[in-house]
Amino acid sequence: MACCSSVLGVKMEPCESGEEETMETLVAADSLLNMDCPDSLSLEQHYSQTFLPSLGDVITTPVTQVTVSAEGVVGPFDQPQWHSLHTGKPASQLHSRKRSRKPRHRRAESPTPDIKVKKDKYNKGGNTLYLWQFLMELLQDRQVCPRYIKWTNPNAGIFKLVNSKAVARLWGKHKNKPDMNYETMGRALRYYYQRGILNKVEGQRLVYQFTSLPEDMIYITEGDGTKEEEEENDEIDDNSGNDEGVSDDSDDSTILSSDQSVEEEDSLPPKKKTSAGSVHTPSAAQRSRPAPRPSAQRDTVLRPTKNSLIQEKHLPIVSAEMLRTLQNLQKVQSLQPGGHSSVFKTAQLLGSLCERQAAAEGTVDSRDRPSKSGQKTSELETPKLVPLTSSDL
DNA sequence: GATGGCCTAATTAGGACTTCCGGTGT
DNA sequence: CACACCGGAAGTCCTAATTAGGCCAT
Repeated sequence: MACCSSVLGVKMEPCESGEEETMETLVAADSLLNMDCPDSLSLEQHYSQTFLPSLGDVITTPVTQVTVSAEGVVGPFDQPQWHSLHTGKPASQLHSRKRSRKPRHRRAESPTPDIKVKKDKYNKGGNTLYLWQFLMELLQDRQVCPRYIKWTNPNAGIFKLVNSKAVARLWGKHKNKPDMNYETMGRALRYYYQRGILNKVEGQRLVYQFTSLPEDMIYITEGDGTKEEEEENDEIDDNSGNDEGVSDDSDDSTILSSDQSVEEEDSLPPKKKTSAGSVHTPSAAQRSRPAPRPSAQRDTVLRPTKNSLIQEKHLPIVSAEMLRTLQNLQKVQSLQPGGHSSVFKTAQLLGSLCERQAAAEGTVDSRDRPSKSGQKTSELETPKLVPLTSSDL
């Protein structure tokens, strides 16, 4: 795949939206399921690019850890964009050391789901993408959403593993665990119950619920294939819960066959469900929680409407992962740049990056560009460039 | 030679899974 | 019967935090 075709990554290279590009993308999409073929484009390759945004072309400064752990601002908590009721652990767990070491700072737990971008996460090939992040990425990728994973109630953070095996294999590819299956992945998901990252939606198989969501999540709903994500504010349609109860559990075995191409997968009848099929963010009025799950350990707290560091219009040019990184920056907005230079550097770099690109491409209005039947994600299809100035950060 | 600063490799602790298992429910 | 789902237990892997040691300048 062309290096610029990262699904969720920032597409910065000049990309003529011609047919070559389209074909490449389609081929890439077709290769999604051909995971057993080491020579062909694999999903892992795809997502290596997807989740490790190819910002290296432009951003050479490593994205240093956003978590500000010094003097009070410890860990990703109190982050406005994320709402987590994650409870801290007893202080007794904070240290158990031999010798006479100084008590080490408690290592920040998995961002729950507060994003903590680990140092050089994207630059050293680290595979430190958490499972929940992985799922969120999938949910923002039109190549797999809604085919393999989809929102059933985006407003409540409820999603369904339409093809649990495929998702598990994707995860296994990502983690370099060829034997990964849904059983194993499901165990990891179940651990998320305890940590308050996920809830299980009772009575519905393969349906889970994020207890919190990022501010500017890209929501791809069914039938979203041909629609660009744009004019979000005008498109906040009310399809919340429309998919609730959908049980098209298509555990197709094609994903397991190395010989079968994506053609079969693609030949699956497109699900025509109720949702209008658009990328959208739920309106504030929709952000009510469904009936609480009795066994849920904590309530889902859904995100507020505004105060977003990057608004959805920026999304096409900022990968979801980077987006969350930037969202995290908001937390340290009030901090002095001198004390957190890397954070501000990154922010400013991104800002200048966007500005430069916007200047270079002028007023690119990609919303008129026809999309290719949902094979490409919004980032690819809409390199809509909205200058992200440092003031935004 | 003593001291301090910087850098790097090694060590350690702990988080995030992964694997296995036995069991229940649909 | 297959599959989803559950949770305990033990293990692996990875990474951040910390330490130790070497080098250099003063």
